[in-house]
Amino acid sequence: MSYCDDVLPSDNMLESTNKIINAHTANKAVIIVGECTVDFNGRAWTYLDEGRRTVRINPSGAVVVSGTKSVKPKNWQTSDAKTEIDIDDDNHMIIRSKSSNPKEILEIRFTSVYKSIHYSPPENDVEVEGTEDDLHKKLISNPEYIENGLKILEHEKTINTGDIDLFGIDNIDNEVIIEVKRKKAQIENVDQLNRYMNTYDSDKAVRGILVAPDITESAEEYLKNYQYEFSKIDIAKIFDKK
Amino acid sequence: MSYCDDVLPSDNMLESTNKIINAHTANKAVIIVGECTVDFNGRAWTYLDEGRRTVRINPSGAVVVSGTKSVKPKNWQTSDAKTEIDIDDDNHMIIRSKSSNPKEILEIRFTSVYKSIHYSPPENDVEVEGTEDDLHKKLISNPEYIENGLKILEHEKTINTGDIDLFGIDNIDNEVIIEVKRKKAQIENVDQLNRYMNTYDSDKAVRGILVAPDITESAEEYLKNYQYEFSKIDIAKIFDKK
DNA sequence: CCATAGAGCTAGTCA
DNA sequence: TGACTAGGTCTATGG
Repeated sequence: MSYCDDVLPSDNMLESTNKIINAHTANKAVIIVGECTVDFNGRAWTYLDEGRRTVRINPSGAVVVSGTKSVKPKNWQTSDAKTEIDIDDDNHMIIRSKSSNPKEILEIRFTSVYKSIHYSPPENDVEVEGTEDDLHKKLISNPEYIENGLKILEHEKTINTGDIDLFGIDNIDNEVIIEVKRKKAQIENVDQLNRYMNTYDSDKAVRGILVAPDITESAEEYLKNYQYEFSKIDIAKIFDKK
Repeated sequence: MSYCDDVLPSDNMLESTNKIINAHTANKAVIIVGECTVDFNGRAWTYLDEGRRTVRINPSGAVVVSGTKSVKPKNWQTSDAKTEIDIDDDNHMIIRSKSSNPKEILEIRFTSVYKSIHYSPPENDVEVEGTEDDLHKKLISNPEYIENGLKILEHEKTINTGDIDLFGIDNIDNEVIIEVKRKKAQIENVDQLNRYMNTYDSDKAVRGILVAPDITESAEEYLKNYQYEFSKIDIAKIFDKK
């Protein structure tokens, strides 16, 4: 791993641009710090006036313009974008990243580049644990967390308005539609359950249950209004974290 | 703006750590490239094995661990986090970022630091244009884009299950609940309109209209099922972009 | 602080 | 490719 091709403050714009083009062509991740303007045209339209910013160009094609406050970038282009790097007549380095569907252009114009760092992609990353899908699996193995006597028959049962998280029958043979949330249930989760209840057609009696560690007050009221049920679960207990 | 305090490949871990602590204490944005492991405990649990990564520490407290593929970071901590930087007995630099509510810890352990870049926050950024709120304003000024004779009476009308985007009356004095989307309407947007229609109480006849540039097939079917209406708008025309 | 809703959401999955 | 949904969503706003 060599870092000798990184841009240094002493490099002029032509040298800097060439180093960055070489690194990008060689499928390296490129991080650039310098003075730039940023122009985005697509689903929205934004312009950032000249200022010092960090730009990351990933080998996958993703481009990220970071600010110094939030986690979310100021501007970006996702991995399906095609990125060209060039120098213009004003001696500015232009990074132009285009995507189709939707057709969008991100154009970054560097008036000066202070430094850059280039490196080859590594990464053997472990998966996230504790997702909603993990929770589904736990509940399928242990449906008594939801209700005694409950049997889960299907996971992600597809109906015409979406997929039902868990579908089963209770101990007196009612069908049960279950929507699972790993965090406090919001009113929109009641909407979702209601949609499945409205669309699913059955001869049997069907119960609707929202399963979550907690529920907002208005969501609970709305749920009761529809005569659906809430089943509280203890995430820490289910995942054996304490 | 001086960059002389950035970490260089020749620095040992103690020098590197001190430079980074100094920069962070001086409220600079810090970008670090090196070999590290990453451990997150909070709403989920993740662990990244040793690998070369970029870490950004923002003066606001936000910490971002970037991968080399996607726009979204591998791990992060939002701006309300408290970040401590330290060196441990194994000569590793530890970045420990804690947030409360929810209580979460991100711990990054650098076994080696290749380079870093530090800089003071600048940025005088222009706002995004073309948001849904901009669209609301356009539609309030020009309700004929939705329907001739329509009058908008309220913007973001609060009822007990949420906020109605636009509320008005049509030319035969029906009340109209309008949900606006700037992109293709999905089935969950019908849910949202339906929730408002179910909850809003009136003596008059109430119409529900979903306003968007397009609508998915299943969303349209579901909308018709409820006897709500769809009004197609031309975003490019409304925002005068062509 | 909690609740709601938007976002250029992004990213993944499945038909 | 479109549709749907989760996400450690994040972030802004209003009560």
